Amino acid sequence: MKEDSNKSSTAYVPSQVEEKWTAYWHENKLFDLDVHPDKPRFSIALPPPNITGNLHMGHALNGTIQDVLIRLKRMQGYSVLWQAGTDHAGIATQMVVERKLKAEGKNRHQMGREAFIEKVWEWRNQYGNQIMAQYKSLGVSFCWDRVAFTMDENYVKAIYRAFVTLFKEGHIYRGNRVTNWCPRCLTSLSDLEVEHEETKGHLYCIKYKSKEGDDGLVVATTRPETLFGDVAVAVHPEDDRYKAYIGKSVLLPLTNREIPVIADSYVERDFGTGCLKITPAHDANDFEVGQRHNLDRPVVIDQHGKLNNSDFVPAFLHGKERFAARKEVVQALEEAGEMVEQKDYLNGVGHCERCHTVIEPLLSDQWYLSMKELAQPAIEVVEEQRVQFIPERYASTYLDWMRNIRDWCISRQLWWGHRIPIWTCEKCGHVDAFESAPQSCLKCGAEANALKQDEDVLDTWFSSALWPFATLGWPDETRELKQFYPTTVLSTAREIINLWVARMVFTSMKFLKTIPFKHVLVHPVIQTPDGKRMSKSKGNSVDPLDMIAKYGADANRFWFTSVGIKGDQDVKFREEKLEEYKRFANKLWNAGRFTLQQLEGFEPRGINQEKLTLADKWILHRYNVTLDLLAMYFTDYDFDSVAKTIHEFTWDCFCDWYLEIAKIQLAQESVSNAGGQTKAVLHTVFEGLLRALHPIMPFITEELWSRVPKSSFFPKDFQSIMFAPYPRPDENFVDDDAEEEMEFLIRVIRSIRNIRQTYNVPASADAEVMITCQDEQEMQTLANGSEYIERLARVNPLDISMDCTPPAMAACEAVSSVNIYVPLAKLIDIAKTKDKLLQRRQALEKDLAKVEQIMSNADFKTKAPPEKVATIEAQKAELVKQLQSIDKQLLVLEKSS
RNA sequence: GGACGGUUGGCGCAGUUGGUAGCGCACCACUUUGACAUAGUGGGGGUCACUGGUUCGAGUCCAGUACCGUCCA
Repeated sequence: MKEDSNKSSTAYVPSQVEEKWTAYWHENKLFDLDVHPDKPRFSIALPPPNITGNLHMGHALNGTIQDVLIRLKRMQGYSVLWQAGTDHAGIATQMVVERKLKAEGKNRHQMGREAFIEKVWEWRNQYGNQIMAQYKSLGVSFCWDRVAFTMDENYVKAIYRAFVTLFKEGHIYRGNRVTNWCPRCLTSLSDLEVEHEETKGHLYCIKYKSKEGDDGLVVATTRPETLFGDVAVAVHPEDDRYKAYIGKSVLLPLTNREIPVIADSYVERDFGTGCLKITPAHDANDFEVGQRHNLDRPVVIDQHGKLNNSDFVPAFLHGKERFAARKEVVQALEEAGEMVEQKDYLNGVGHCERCHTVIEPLLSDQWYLSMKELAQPAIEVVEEQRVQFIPERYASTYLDWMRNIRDWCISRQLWWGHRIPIWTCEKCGHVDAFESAPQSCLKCGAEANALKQDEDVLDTWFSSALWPFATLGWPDETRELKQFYPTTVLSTAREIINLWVARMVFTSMKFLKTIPFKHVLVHPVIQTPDGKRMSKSKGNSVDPLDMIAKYGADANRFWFTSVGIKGDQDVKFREEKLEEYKRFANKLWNAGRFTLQQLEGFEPRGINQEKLTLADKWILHRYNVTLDLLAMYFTDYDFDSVAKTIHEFTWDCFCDWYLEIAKIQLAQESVSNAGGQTKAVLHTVFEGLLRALHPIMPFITEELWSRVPKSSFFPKDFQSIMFAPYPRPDENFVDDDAEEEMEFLIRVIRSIRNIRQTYNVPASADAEVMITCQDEQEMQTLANGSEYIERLARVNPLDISMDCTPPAMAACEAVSSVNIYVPLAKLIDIAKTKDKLLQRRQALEKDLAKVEQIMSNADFKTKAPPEKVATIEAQKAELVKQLQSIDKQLLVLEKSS
């Protein structure tokens, strides 16, 4: 019982600390934008999540990476802006609200456009900021006073300015083409909003009879229900099988409509039968073939995916849904004896990204943005590395797409979004774009009521494309735009490179004449533990909020940091990792409890370098080396190395060695009062470590730091560690000798511990140890470190001498010039000792064999660089020395047995 | 179909310019010593997917093969 309460008092409880500091940061508005024109600037625009969304692993990973950078730069004295916000998600939001209305027995058509949009706003105001609230639990330091939305008044202004400019300059045009149509959402979609999925289907071979009465042609198709929209059969111009048919006609089955056989090199001779039915209104490629040959384009499937054209479709299929119609057509063809063959076939079928309905390519009127000219500058800035992708390889993803860019369908048949600002004059037919509702027709002067606005809205990505500058107030020349644009970094997921990153680059080049950001960080995708994509519909996703509740925000953030952006492009989710970093937080917490206890009443002062012990020098050296490495890794965005380095320093150097030694030194100092520096070193290193760790683990570092005695360096009313300077390495404390000596002592201590455990010396018993040493320098180090050895390896008495006569009946280990003997007279088990020595000998021989193999190679000494030869030779000498020492010990055992 | 990424101890991964293969978890043993048992200490465990090449020397460089995964068409 008592034990339990003790346990809970020493363990770190993240939730308490996180609640406390979240409230403190937000109540004191510490995250609000603070512009310092005299400081260097650093800015990031957060990829705006969709208002219908919830925080997922990708958001959390990406949010952490950005927050680490923002907090780092803030501490490094930059003027920072982190622009957050959400996008209005046209299709997704409209779907959510329509579903809700349906449950209430209503639909948007009954209520009309205005009332519906009002409903959507209601929904948005109630639920639309959920994800921003979820972000808070991760501790991200957005400029919370500036959270934006793509439907904000200012933002809308930017969109209309952009649209009208593009329209007036002729980049936007109306096209009657085949687009991706979702019969469920009743809207067009851009190519990027269509997901291709391998789907099981059939390849049907259908006979199209010849008008002349000979055999006719057999066409292969996966979609027989579209045959009523066929206007030709195409063959390859050089296909000898069909050359004779070119220019003749065939009859469409079931309707007997006559269509020509044409030649087009688009046809792949090897595919199917080499005869392709051409349906220009229901296939994007067929549409192009049709254009080349000047063919009609009858629409036979309507918006809802039903066969509907009475001029072309036989009566028995009128009003039939696509897939039902397919079955009936197949059956009718079989009955008519015109189905030559059907075989199983796997093909990539487009599905709506939002509702997963099979896309119907459909001829319709849409607004397009002409891309070729706009893409050019966006290609150049990446080629010239003015915009850099990290990892670099993603530049080619971007460039491949940009170089083969197709015009962008920007209209959507929705109500929720930015209504296309184009008005058509009903009197004179003039079409024009306006930033706000026009009063009269610019051409004929007709009044406002004669002008009719386009019914459609803009693609949500059209608004997101303006995100980094529209959020800063463009088209107005705001203070924020001047100070923070172009932004410094954009961090995002790779599937969004073309969808969003590319579009931001070209809009920025177009409207701001500059790049939107310098570095594009592309983070990995977090997958399920078995390497599958997490998806809400599959129910295999992990909720980061659950993980934060379970392991703490800091542990999650540390994991995300260790994931970084440089490693794999996919990372498998492992809950064990979160456990590991939760333990790390606990370790830090307890190291903090100990350190803070020691520093009670301590008044921070500078370190007197004259009075440092070896361990002091060593930890200060390690600390400064660590800071140096961190600076380098941060510059390279090498987050995983940052995490690894700081973890290793904290646990392996500071906790495992320095704190244990500090206990010894503190005890000595309390007696001798001889001006020891242990507290000053503890303070310097621990306080600095907290600052170094703060960008990754803001909560626990804030809590501990708030309790650390502060030097006069920090103003008394200092509000938060987040404004404290990021620690910088100090060359004065770099000490390679201390490093080497300490490493040597650590090896000696480990050797003694090894012997103790191998021969079952009880942990509570002191061990008698004799060390013989043949090197003056090492002798000195041993003498200086004898107290560390005694305490950390529980040695008493310790005898160090230059005498090299091994004692009898002792276990032995060798380190460099040193032999370590633990006399085992009382408890020696000679057989066991021999076994151990032989085992050790075997390992050494294995190593030696490797080294000798290298050296025995005749060419090694002549061709390898001399310094390499020297290294290998030194290694060999060391191994030989250790082997000899073991052999000597074996001999002693032989004699005594 | 095109492009990219991965393959290293049971699991997850690191391995900078080629020079005796590392880390965490898991495993085994010992330890509740005044920061921490969410811990400490010690230990066992790998012919680096395969084939060939370059080199005195390849986990590392080159070419190819297989499997897994992602993006684009």
